[in-house]
Amino acid sequence: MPKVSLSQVLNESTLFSLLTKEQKQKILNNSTHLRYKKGETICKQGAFANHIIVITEGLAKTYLEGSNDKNLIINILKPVSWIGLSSTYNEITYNFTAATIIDSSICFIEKTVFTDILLENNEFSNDIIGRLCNDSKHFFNKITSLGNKQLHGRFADALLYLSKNVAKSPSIDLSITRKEIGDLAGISTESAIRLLSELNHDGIIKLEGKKITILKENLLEKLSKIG
Amino acid sequence: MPKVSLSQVLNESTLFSLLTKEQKQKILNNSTHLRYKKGETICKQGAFANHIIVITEGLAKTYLEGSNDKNLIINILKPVSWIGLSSTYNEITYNFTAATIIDSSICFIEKTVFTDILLENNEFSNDIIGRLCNDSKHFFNKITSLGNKQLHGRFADALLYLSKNVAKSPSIDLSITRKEIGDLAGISTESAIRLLSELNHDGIIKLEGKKITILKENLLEKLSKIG
DNA sequence: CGCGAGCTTGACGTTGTTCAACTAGAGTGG
DNA sequence: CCACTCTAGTTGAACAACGTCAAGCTCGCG
Repeated sequence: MPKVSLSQVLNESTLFSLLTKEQKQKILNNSTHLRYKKGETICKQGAFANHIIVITEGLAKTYLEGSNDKNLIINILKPVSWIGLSSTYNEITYNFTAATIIDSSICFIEKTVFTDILLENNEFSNDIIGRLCNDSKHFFNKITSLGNKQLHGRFADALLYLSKNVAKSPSIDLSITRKEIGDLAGISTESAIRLLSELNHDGIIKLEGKKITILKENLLEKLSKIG
Repeated sequence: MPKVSLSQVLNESTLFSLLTKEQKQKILNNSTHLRYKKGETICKQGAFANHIIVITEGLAKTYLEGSNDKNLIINILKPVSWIGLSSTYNEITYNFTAATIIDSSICFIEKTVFTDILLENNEFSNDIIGRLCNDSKHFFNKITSLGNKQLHGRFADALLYLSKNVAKSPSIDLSITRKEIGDLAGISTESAIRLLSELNHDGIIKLEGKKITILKENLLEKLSKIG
């Protein structure tokens, strides 16, 4: 059902480039590759974590569930990426929820296979260490944003993240809802909306439906710094 | 100057138990081991990160610097622990500040030596992966606390962290200031003080100078869950 | 053409920070 | 040994920042 075959992903993505042919084959034999519709839950915070997850097509988010529908989005993930690697490896349960934002394809690799490969392939282990460290940098940004900044700073952080890390363009066209922008910034949906129209009015961003274009990145950076 | 010798630490701490004799020697030859007074800065957010840091005696904190003296404490670290491992490995600069809370001994290992060992010792690499994943679990808790909870929930999280992860006892006697408790919970010093005396008054904790004893852990857990 | 989900805006209330004043205790120098 | 200073702790009151609530709107889809 997925449009890309898993073996193609294994051979082409940089995630797997350090693996041997045999190791790729082992993954191929011990994983499932499924098509998900927009909005479906990929894995659920608190559920048993028996798989390492990779997104191969589409767009997904990982988030922490709060009470009364107030979630905190940690990552927006484009293919091909590990999903929540840092908290699946030696955890019994997932400590985050992941869901698709648009129709997507997701690969589930049996955890035992993954850990076996880590034990036999040191280059791969070191690559994973590097990725985990990168993740932690992102967590630090997140913690700074939530803990040390208020509305404007947090919101700027969210927009800059979407632009730099996800869209990789000043133009953010990801079919993300206003609620998701709020959840990403750690603010209410209404505040996100207010800030969007405020920045739009001030000519710092341009709104066209769901598409957001950053016009003055340096001003957003400044907002992020001021907090 | 440190009371424990580095070679003793290398041989006795579980941090290094997977290393060969030669690798330990290599570390011994390429590191410094220094005594720090209370309150001194160990490494500074933004400075070049050429060392992997270990605390061998005393007590330290890692934190993210905010504007106007409002810091966010990430970890309180007892010996023997890696300090900020997750963000020193493949970073050019430290993205956190570390400082001592009481007189302490700190070991700085040259980063190149550390990465060399990672390349040649796969068991050690996998141990590090496990530790990084554990760290990320802590980050998730932190993000949930800051993003999804208010005053009482955050404060309960901070106390529970101090009790369970640092003191490893219901009695928290770490010579930590009220400001540091606030910085750990992501709330103002005044709020921390108010909550301490409130919980003290309600018989949930007991205050004796700087010592805090948790009397009703289950109630704190409840506060943490409610948010 | 109608329905519903997502979006938008304004008014209001709560939460928690900030400011200011005061106290206690620990360290310092005369 | 005592006065002095400086830091940490404490308390109350005022204010600002944001979330919440309510109402209406818009757009896409059936």
